[in-house]
Amino acid sequence: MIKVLLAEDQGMMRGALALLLGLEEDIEIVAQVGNGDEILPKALETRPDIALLDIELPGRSGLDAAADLRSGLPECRVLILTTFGRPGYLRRAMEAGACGFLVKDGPVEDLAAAIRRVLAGERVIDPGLAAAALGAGPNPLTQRERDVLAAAVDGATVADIAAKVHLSPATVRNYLSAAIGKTSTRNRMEAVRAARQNGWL
Amino acid sequence: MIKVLLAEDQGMMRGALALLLGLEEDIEIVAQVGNGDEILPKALETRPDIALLDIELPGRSGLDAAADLRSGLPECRVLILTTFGRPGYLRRAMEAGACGFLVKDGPVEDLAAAIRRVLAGERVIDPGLAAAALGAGPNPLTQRERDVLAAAVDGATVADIAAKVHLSPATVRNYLSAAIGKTSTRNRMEAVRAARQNGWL
DNA sequence: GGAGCCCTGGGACAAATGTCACGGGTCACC
DNA sequence: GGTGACCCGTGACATTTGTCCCAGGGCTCC
Repeated sequence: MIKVLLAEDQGMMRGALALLLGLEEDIEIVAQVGNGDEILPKALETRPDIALLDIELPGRSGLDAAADLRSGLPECRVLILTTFGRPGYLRRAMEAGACGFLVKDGPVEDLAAAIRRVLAGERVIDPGLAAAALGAGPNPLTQRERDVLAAAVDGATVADIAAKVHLSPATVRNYLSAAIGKTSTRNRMEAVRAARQNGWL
Repeated sequence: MIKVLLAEDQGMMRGALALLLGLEEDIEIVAQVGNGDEILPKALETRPDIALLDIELPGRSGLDAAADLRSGLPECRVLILTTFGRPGYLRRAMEAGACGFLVKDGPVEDLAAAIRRVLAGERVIDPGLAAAALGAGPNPLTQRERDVLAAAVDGATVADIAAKVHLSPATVRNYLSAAIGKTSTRNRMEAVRAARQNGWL
């Protein structure tokens, strides 16, 4: 019997997947959580064989949680299940020790199959994505550039960003300019868009 | 037997919901589509009693499709099922003739129940959302202001927008300024954010 | 001890952006 | 016929934004 932990924020998706996997005779859902912070505690409590994690969760992200599990419960495999097939997500998932990476676009039948293959020791990766991940180079952005860019979402002004990151406005503009250059875009919004697209956050 | 058409772009979600609803003994999925443009043709072909529509679909949006069904297949009820509980979405769904509005956050059990209640002639609306919809006033934006704002997503420059909407750059800036004023925001990005939040698009 | 990178700031400048006041046009409504 | 919406455009203006210089301090690696 394969014990599964399921982390997914959309209630309907979570419920549907749980019911679905429950129908498989060799799979048992031992825990369901809708928040990233609950993943590690629940896993320690229920000792699943595999954790099925969404990336974009309230609280701790699925990628962070994957790293937590790696150190806190190493025998538990991690399978990332996400809406967005961004190359950088895949890269970061692998670095965090995930054994598989599926996008939610695919057919449901893939899911149970992927779980069994991961448990068998295989690595399961969406094939189209693997190619894209190899195409996109490594993250060219510096730590501070990422911070500033992340603070620039939804139209914050330079002053807003400076306050949020505790930097001088002049410095913020320098970082923004650098990020815009490195992403080869024309303004901050395009830069955040490009950075998110590649999973550079 | 209740005949259901299911429109949802995420393959996994679509498959899971279909399987789930198929387990109910009084429900039958007669069509599944992942694209808004296929909704009306498929509905005319399979004559469902109720259409379960996501809003954000490739091609025609679920709200547009709801209006199509209203005129093309009036006996088919429409139940909107969406990720985003934006007040304006609810308003527009009702104007398009939808009989129900559910958010994907809720438990799966609600879904089959909602389908039956809609078929019984009831209107099913997420209760929290109904209050929010009454709170947010009607759309203050003019047609052109909406166009310009919609073209301003993801960091397009004024020249870009002008080209996309076939207007003079100066005029675009005027509309942008008006939209910013009406949304009481500070720049275009905050304006599009606010407008989308309220479903003013 | 360099060389190189990142972090942090500043100043100066061109370009883009947001605001305002002002034209003229159509159309509906009273 | 007048009033008031919305449409489309211009010109002028202050502010913000993006770019390019510069400089110092920290850090690692050779």
